[in-house]
Amino acid sequence: MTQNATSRRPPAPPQDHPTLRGIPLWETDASGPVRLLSNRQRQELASIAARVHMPRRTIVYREHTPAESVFIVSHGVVKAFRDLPSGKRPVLAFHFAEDIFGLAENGLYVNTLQAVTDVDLFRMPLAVLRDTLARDAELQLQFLVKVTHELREAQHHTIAIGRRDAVGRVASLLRSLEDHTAREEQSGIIDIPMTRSDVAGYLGLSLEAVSRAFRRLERSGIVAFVDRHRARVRDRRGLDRLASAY
Amino acid sequence: MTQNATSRRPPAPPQDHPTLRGIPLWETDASGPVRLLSNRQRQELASIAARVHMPRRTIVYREHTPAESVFIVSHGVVKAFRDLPSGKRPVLAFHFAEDIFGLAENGLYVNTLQAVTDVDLFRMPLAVLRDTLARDAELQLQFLVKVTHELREAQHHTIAIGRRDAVGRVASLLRSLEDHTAREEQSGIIDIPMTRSDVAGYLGLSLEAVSRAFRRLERSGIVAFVDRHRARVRDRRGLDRLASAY
DNA sequence: CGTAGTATTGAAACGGATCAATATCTGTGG
DNA sequence: CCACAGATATTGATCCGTTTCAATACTACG
Repeated sequence: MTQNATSRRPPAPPQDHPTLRGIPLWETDASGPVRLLSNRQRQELASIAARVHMPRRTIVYREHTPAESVFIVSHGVVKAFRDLPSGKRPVLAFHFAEDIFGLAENGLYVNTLQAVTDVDLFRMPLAVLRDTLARDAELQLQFLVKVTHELREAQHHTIAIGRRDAVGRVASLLRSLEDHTAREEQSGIIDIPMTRSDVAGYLGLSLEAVSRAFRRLERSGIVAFVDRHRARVRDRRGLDRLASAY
Repeated sequence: MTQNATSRRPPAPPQDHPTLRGIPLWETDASGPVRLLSNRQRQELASIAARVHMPRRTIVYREHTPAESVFIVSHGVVKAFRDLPSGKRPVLAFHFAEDIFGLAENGLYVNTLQAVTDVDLFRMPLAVLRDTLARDAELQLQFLVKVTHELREAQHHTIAIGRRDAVGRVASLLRSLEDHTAREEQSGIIDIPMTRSDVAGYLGLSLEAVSRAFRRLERSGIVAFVDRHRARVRDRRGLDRLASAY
């Protein structure tokens, strides 16, 4: 079911060079995320990266297993989660195109990573990447910026789930999904590639609470659902009001 | 009040060189965080860092102001928070000795940083640090490891506040505070340098809920409070059980 | 076209938020 | 050194929204 949300879109020619997206620490003219890598740097990464394709639901790697590679998303969406003793399965992050993941701890992966849609990834051996970065400080600086960007996104996530109301949390997720959708096709339609259950895991809510929150957003005329994986924004102001870190 | 928790401890000679603590991506012999910087690297940082002392409650910088410096904590605790329109003030992180903060976005700070205790900081001008890192890839790699470590801590934080029960969240905070206390003095006593209100902001709870959670921990014999800022662990197994990401 | 995974909807109960009153602590000035 | 004032924390009572449990509907895919 997640399938169609992505596969019905024009095949989005997988780029043959890795890219990274982020917001530099220092001042730039752009206000949002920018392409971090120069062409030369992209080539340098391409020379140590293998392109891999995976169908949705594929486990990229499991937590606590030896970390052999670092990944960059070329196309599609993956989720990072953990399996807790209680059976809970909190989703720590969704990674989209131009995001990086696989930064380990003590040689072991920290989270389990799974493809949410069909994905194209760049896979770089950790040891080789480390050498490359140690040799090219400018390239490494781009990685530093990217990881810092991920840190800020994690903090944004923290704020979102710190909210009390389910509708607000869902609205804030829709807003950030909108940013990712917009980069590919310009429209008032938000692509929701993950399942309700994934959303629940990400927002720290029960599946039912997510379902009800979507329902309330629809009934109050904020959004209209084309299908379970696509929503049309009908009241941008209303959505922004709900989504804004209140 | 927070004051005594730190000031009654032996003056903890402020080191004259910055240090960083974190867990490398690759395999090491240690299982926990390690000292990341070599002596040479510490000297290199020291040469571009100014030592600054601030009494508790001092605002180090405010969100949305121009980011001139990056900081490393030498001694004491600072908190990172945001002021939301609702009046809520979520605490995104506490930074302890050997932690880094001040990584900006587009030349502007993202959070407001405030001293929780009296603190000693190393302050490094962003532009100079950037040049230094661009020149010394090995040093930069340490920063990359450190920021990655902060990212993982943010994820751990996310998991903690994703829990439903107040007692569990508080227990998990006590556990991580214990790690920080232990580094300085070996004892069964946990130093809680921040206020109940800070704890509430960090855990996404109300002040009252935090107070009640502490109370329940005390009544169930898990901990005993010396004063509001120090707790003695009386049932380590019980604490671990509650704190473990359930 | 059926089946398994996914999602919706309803009813009841739990736990934290909120409101309110009181207590305790911290730092200051007499 | 003590007393006071403002900040911080505790405790109680009620309310509200989410969780949980349960039943049913939907959708994707073989």
